[in-house]
Amino acid sequence: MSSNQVTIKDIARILGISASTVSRALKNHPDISEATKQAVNELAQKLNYEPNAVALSLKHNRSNTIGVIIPEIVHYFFSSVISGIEDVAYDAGFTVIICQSNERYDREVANVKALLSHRVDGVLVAISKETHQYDHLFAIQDRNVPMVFFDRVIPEIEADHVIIDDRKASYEATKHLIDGGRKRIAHFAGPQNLSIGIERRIGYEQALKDANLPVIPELIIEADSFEKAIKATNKLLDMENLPDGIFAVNDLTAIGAMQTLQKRGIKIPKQIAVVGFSDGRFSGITDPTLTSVDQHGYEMGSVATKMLLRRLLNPNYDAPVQSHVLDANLIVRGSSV
Amino acid sequence: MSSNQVTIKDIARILGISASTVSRALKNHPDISEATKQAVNELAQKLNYEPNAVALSLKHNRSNTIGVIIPEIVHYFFSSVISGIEDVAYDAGFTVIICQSNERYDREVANVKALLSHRVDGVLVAISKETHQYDHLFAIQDRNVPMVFFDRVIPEIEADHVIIDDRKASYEATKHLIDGGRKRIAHFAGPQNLSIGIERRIGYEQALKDANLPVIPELIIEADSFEKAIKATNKLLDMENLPDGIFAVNDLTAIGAMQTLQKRGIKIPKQIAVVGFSDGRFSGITDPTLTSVDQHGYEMGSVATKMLLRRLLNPNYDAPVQSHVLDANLIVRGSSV
DNA sequence: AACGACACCGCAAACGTTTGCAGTTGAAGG
DNA sequence: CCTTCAACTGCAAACGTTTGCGGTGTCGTT
Repeated sequence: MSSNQVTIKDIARILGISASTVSRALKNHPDISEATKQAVNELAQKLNYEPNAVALSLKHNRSNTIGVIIPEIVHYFFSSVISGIEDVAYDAGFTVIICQSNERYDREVANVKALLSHRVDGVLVAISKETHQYDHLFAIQDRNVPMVFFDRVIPEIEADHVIIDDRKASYEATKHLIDGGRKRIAHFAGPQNLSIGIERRIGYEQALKDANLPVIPELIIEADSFEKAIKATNKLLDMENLPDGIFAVNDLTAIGAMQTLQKRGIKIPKQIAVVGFSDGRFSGITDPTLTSVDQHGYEMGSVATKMLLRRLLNPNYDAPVQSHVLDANLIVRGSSV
Repeated sequence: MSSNQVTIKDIARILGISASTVSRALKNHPDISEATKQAVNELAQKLNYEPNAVALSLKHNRSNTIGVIIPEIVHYFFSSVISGIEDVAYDAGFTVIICQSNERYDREVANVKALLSHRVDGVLVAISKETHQYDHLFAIQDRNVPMVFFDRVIPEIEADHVIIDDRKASYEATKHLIDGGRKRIAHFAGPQNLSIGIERRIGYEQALKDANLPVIPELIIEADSFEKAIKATNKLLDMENLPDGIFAVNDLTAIGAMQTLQKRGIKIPKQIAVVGFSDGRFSGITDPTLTSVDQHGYEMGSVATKMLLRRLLNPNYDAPVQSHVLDANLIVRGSSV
């Protein structure tokens, strides 16, 4: 009743030949006669023989597996990254093991341990927000296991990585508002201790400066959630000089802003235009639809995996560490034009 | 420069003892002297020894790995299922390999092959929409690899499964509208060749019947997307007798309905109440917020994994196939009260 | 008849680990 | 001084597969 997995030995026993002959027959080795090959292949087919990947891993010292460490799979952005990873890995004949850190340091450490124990050939990682100590990641490098960071990067660690040009993207978003004639643009900013929050604010400010518009501190409000956006929007609307545009650090914030604006009778985009930064699939279903920066999660995953595979497949590839910066592009919808 | 993985043999060589002694020392076997144990453990620590899970799998004929086949990871529902799977599996010391079928049959077959080849101890699967032939799934059973279906179930295959009581959930949703005094409730239905669409419609109809309300064919419209919902809503609004409630087969459809209603000046929920069926994280950010059935993806994943583990961990557990039906519960929000 | 050439196949080791068994000590008991 | 026992430790096989090398048998050629 227990495991029914067919092995090369089973085939060998049944056919009265040796395991090595079976192995060679299955790989079409020239030393093996056509008759034997045929017999072996027929029986393998009949018994549904599947090579034991575990034994192969042990033998070849490579598992054809890559490990992924990701903060939370339920975020649309991360799940689309995984999708990109899976597709590329699959095409290259690799299996993917996904571990969630749930944004926790201890869990991330455990994930690394599990992946190393499974002897993954390479690792893709987006570190958790809680991670400020990197010994577990250095351990990966110590073992010469190639590693590529995506989305979240640690300058202290020398490794390939792929990120999005947040600054440029928010520059473009802001510029889009300016090009539409907006002159008093507010920014709902992310936390200013995270690079994502800082970069997006800088891009916004730079766009204003380049257009000779003033950077007005009262118009930059730290608000990165639906609820905070509602408060922030009300605050804006209570000023004497209304803004004519809002660039929000993410879509949820933008949507909170839009709802508040509409509740208070403001027409979007006529009176105030709104632009978000995509982190879900909300942008298409708001009314009006939301202009937003597309972060290309799928592409990030596929690029990161390709970078990793390049090192895995040519063992003597020793190009210096590479930084791949993806352009995030603005998708213009109804909320801004 | 190549693989730097430390093995038991390395430790043995350095310490001038045999591999078996090292193995035993690491497992605190009573045969080994304290002195040896200490020396081994210290060196193992120093060299960052991690047991080779691959070798263990081969030796023990179990990989401590479970495989998951899922249609699309980017769907919020499925990614939350995975989250539930991961957490339970992780706590039990299992690693998870996730494969996406992308709703394609051929891909699903390939996924099964890969998982069997990796000798996963058990499999969790939600079949693709395209799958109407089940040989690959029978192959899993043939090898005595335990399998649990979730969300999507094949009656032809005898296996544990966990599903949501779609019929009951939509019964409750409809009843909620009726309890709120609605008497003319429309249903935006899912495809009537999928059980999900059929079950939800039946639940809706049953609730009407139980309340002695007529089932009116014109009020049942097949519409399961944002765009179709807009059309369907307009159609409803062009009737002479307006409905006073809409129960939609999913949230996107509900949101399309809401926007259309609002555009045509209908007050929600005053004139028409709307209830959705959750498949994303939209319900909290609409205006008004959307009453919706919560599908408990996380719970589904964790329950399915527990069912699987029960069979994995007690090899002589041979209870008959079990069907676990989860209650989906209605979350009442602003769109219906 | 002897030899080489060739075709075909098996032996055994290896990957890292576990584990039943046998072996080696050293000391205590007779 | 021999036996016995306990306390350790090592040998070797096993998991499934690959692969270098050597072996066998059958030819054809001299």
